[in-house]
Amino acid sequence: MTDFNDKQIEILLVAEKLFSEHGFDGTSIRDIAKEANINIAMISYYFGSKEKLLEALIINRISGLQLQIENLYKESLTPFEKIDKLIELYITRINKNCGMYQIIHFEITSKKRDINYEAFNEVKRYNLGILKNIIEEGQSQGLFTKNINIVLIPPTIMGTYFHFQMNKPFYADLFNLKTPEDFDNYIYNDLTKHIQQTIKALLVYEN
Amino acid sequence: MTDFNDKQIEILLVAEKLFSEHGFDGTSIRDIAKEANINIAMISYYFGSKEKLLEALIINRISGLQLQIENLYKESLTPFEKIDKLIELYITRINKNCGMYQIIHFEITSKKRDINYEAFNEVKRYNLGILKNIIEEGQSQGLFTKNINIVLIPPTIMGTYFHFQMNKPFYADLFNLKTPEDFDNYIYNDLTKHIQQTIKALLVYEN
DNA sequence: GTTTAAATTAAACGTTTGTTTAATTTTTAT
DNA sequence: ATAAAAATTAAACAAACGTTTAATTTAAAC
Repeated sequence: MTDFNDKQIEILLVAEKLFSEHGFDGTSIRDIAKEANINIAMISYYFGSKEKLLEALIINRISGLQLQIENLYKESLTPFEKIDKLIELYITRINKNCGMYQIIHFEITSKKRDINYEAFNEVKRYNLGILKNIIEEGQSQGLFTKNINIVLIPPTIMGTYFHFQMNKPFYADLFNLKTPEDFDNYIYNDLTKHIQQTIKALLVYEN
Repeated sequence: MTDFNDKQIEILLVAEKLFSEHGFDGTSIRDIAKEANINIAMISYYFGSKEKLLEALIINRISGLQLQIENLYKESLTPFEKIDKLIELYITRINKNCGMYQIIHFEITSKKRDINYEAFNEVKRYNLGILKNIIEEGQSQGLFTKNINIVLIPPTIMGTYFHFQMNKPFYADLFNLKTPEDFDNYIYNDLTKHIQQTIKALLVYEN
């Protein structure tokens, strides 16, 4: 089911790039075939259709959106440090899968093609569960306030990142970030710090 | 330049709806013509081309994204109350122009069509200026902390909203929001409150 | 080495795309 | 009422689209 050969992997890689850059409807199978150096018939041959290629791509990439938290529980960190670390994990994870989020978010809101997002929702629920554990730990230690809507915290973390990313030209100009490396560095340093500060502030804020 | 007749206004209205729902490439001029009850040739006749229709739409709608703050300065409010009010203004404004943001954000990131976003950036700079004034007022009164990156606050406000909106099915299910009215109410009450709380917390947070 | 299956290709398929044309109707101006 | 301009239409246009076909090459199995 999910084991692809080298050609299929290459097609998925090119499709991810082009779908995220120009959208599903803005990308033709000829564009994909050209960039992947294959015959246009190979896409139907391997995936059935252009739409099924999109489905295969989404299903294949969703697992990569799950947070990897092996060493977050091992280390004995304060709840504050855990929040910092988790947000850092969030940012690196979404920054590496930025194109995939672009594709999925467009598809969810467009509703033109009906794709099953249960696996996507499951990942979100899983990531939410980790956050919930950390916050409840901080609450039981009396460090965090109790009137927080935990569910709305990931939207703030991810939303801040995505809105920054979506208005890239504006913020690149504002902060004078000339190269893609400059922009990436700003995300991993300043933006990450801003988000960490924001969430920690919220967690201790007494209304 | 910007004065359109009834037919043109109708076309722009339908184009806004369909472009935001299915994307520019996912919408044909026949789709637009059908929904607007006009002949397909009328789009080229009035706007020159499909792409120029998009440009006309964006230029025409950008002014609607500017914050209206007439009565925010008149009233004698505390900086905290002003922040609350400003965020409320932000949310109502973007919620009413949600489709337009959908279109613009896609176009900015896709780079397939090169549209001039200077007017859009100008609006963002203007809205940022208002926020800056309020925060600096609060800082001079010793209410807000001074080590805040003000520029990153709008991304947090708007990003939280958009991420919530983009994952509508997930959050509608999670909060059991069955009708569009339920969802809208949640945005205007709970989500707005969450964002207000978040920003105010950040503004008083001492690291 | 032969047979069978899988991979790859160029070409063609019928649609749909955005745009233009040329004819006609409607509106405006005189 | 007549002439000129603007609005509207159906039809046609070439180009691009996703998909399928049938033939050929490559790989695997025996």
